[in-house]
Amino acid sequence: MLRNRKKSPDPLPRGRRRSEHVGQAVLEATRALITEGGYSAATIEAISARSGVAKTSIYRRWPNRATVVVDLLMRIATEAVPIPTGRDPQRALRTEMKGVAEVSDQLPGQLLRALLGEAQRDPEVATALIDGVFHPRSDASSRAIRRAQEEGALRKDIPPLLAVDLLFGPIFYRMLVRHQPLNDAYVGQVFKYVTEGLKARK
Amino acid sequence: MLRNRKKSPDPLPRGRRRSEHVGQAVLEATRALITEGGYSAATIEAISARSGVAKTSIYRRWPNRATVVVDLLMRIATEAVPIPTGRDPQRALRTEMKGVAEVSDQLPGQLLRALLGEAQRDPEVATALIDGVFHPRSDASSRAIRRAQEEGALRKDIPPLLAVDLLFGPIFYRMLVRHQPLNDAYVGQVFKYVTEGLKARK
Amino acid sequence: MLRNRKKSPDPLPRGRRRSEHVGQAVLEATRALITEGGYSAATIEAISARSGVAKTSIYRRWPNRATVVVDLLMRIATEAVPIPTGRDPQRALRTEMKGVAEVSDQLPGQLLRALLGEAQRDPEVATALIDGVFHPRSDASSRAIRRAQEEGALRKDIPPLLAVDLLFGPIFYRMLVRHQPLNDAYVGQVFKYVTEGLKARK
Amino acid sequence: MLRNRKKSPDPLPRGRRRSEHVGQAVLEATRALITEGGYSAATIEAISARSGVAKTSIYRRWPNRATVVVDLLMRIATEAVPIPTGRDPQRALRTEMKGVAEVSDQLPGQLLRALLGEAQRDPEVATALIDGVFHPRSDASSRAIRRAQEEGALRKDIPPLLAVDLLFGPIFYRMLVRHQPLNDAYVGQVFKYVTEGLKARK
DNA sequence: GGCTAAGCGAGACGGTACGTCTAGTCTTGGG
DNA sequence: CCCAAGACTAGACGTACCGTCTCGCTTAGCC
Repeated sequence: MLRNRKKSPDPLPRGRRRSEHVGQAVLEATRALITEGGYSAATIEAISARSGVAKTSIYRRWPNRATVVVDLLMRIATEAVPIPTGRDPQRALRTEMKGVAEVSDQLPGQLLRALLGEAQRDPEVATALIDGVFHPRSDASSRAIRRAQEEGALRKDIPPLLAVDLLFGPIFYRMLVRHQPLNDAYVGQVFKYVTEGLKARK
Repeated sequence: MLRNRKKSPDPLPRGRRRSEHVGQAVLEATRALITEGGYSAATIEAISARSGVAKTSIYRRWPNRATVVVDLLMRIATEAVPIPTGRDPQRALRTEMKGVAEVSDQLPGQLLRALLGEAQRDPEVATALIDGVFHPRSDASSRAIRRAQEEGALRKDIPPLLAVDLLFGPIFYRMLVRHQPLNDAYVGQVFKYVTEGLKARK
Repeated sequence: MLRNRKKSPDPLPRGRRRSEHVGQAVLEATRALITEGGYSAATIEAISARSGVAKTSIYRRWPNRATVVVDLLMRIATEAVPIPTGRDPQRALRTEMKGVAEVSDQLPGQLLRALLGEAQRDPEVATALIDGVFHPRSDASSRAIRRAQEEGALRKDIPPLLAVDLLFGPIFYRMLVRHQPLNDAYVGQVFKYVTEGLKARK
Repeated sequence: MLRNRKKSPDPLPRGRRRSEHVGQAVLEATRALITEGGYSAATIEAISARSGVAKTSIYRRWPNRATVVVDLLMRIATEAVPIPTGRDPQRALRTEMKGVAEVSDQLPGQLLRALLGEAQRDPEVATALIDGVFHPRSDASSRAIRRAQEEGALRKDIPPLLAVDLLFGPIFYRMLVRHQPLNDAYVGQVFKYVTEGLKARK
């Protein structure tokens, strides 16, 4: 029978199983430490002490502290700002933009800023960050824009990914570079002026 | 009488004068180290070794290594991308945008990314970065936009600083977050679509 | 009742039998590792990797790595320097002394030196070493001396074990402390002067 | 003037002077730790914690912990068992032998045993141990024997260094290998029988 | 033939210490 | 007072082994 064919891609797990507890305890400790003392407080040493998990065990799963934080960010990002899935694409875009703005001065924003610095030194962190956090989200936004184009709401001659840059770029710019607060009003303005254009109408 | 009293607000300079050489040697060594090995290679220890300037002397002038790099960035930024001063405000804006894009994968872009991470931990770095690098430039851009509004080229109901965000945000987003290359074509598209707007015309 | 017959002190072996292979593979791997990289190369981890025997299985048989090495030493010692069993006691003593000297810069000597350090920290190692290696040999030597005394070749007022110290002490001193080469000539001199005495004859 | 010529092999010390305190504190902490918990308790980490001296500072002076302990041994050895300097060479030898025996189960003996194991792995430790501790002492003993030979007390056909082996070998053998207590009586017997010889007189 | 031990390979885990690195401060001597 | 040199405290880094612990599987005697 075709259906019977065992593919078994993972050869079969040998040895002791990894304890769920370790992963959870480490991420939770990391979260707490960063909340209290910022990214620089989340040293592997401190995470180990706080979580009760041995340093060795941490290094068995993550190659360095940056990846621990990327891992954490991945989880809390989807949790704090779920990717919108409504039918109305324009609404979905604004929801996503507002979500990003809202968490910009909370833990996710904090992690993001710190990791972007790390990403510059360590390309693996950059890749992890892009693949784990940004890709999924901008993919979704990109699809929303395509739908809006098909519905006739947005012009069709612009590549969706570029449109994503135009909508989200200003928000991240304010957050990462200017270090200025973001609120719904700002997001609303960005949305309005990007869609309407800056040019004066005669 | 006796002491040849100087009125000058700096009380009166005693002892050996500061050598000009020190400042230059430090910044040059920093530049070289970052070019070769990235931001993380520019440790104070390495800068000291390379420049022949004692650590003590470095710390006498800069409080920590981030500020050395900010100092360096300030200098090379204005050098690499002079603030445009033409009469045509729209041309000035595009020139500035292109300039930023051009250096994004060179030393200034590298420094910027690294410093933004540092800025998150250390508010002084953030302030130095904003005041020393971003403020002057976005001020100039802001003035250009105001002039374009007065000339009737851009709509008048948008705050100039917000317009700066819309134009430069996407560029920095691509550079800092996406880590994707920037070129003139991209900049041209951003300018075009931001001024024309994303909405479909009927 | 048959069942009641409790002759055997070892209750009765249940479960899977211990594989001979394990013991051999471990000792052989240990021997190879020490030959290549000295005592410190023979970590349990390395022995396990090299022999293909799981760490668990090693610890099931030996309480720690020192005892593995003592075990190894015991085997190769009797193999490399068989305890002499001739009729002439003085010849037996000299043969034994020469044997010890010969292997002093080979594997047995190497193990011995390393284990003596270990023995100082861990009394169990000390006991194992003494009981497993030294006791059997010095017992034999002691008996040889007693026979020589009975034959009238050696003076009778000296305790045989002390005589063993006098004969073998210098050899081990050279080997363990001085780290100087040993050869037959040296051994011959020791034998000669210890038996004849250092005092000047008038 | 010839006398004025400055050779100055050490060019002249620049920078901050090494603090005497560091060396003392480290050695004292090492001594205390070994006294309390044996050689294995004297980890660099523990020494640092106990002495209040930073690990970095320790590693600046000693390449590893074994050399710290060798250094310590060198000092306490000469302190605990001063090299005898009397006129009577035979008395000097016996004093030295008794001294060695006396400290064999005290700190110096403990250090010695541990370091001999270390010396087998690390040739630098071996060299340090021989040059710093054994050479000076056996040199002195060797000279004493030569004087005894000149005085006609000991036979002249034996190389002094070999005689040293014969006298001290048994003592170290008992201490290092047998791990048996040493006392004056034992030392006396060794001296007596080595000088008189084992052979039966007719 | 099914039950119950024990042996075994694999590998996760909590620990301890290692030796290195960098930061930033302090001390010394000379200009 | 500046400067170069370098000792110093402090603390994280990532690595290497240790000895213990689960796993799933194999191998045997026993009822």
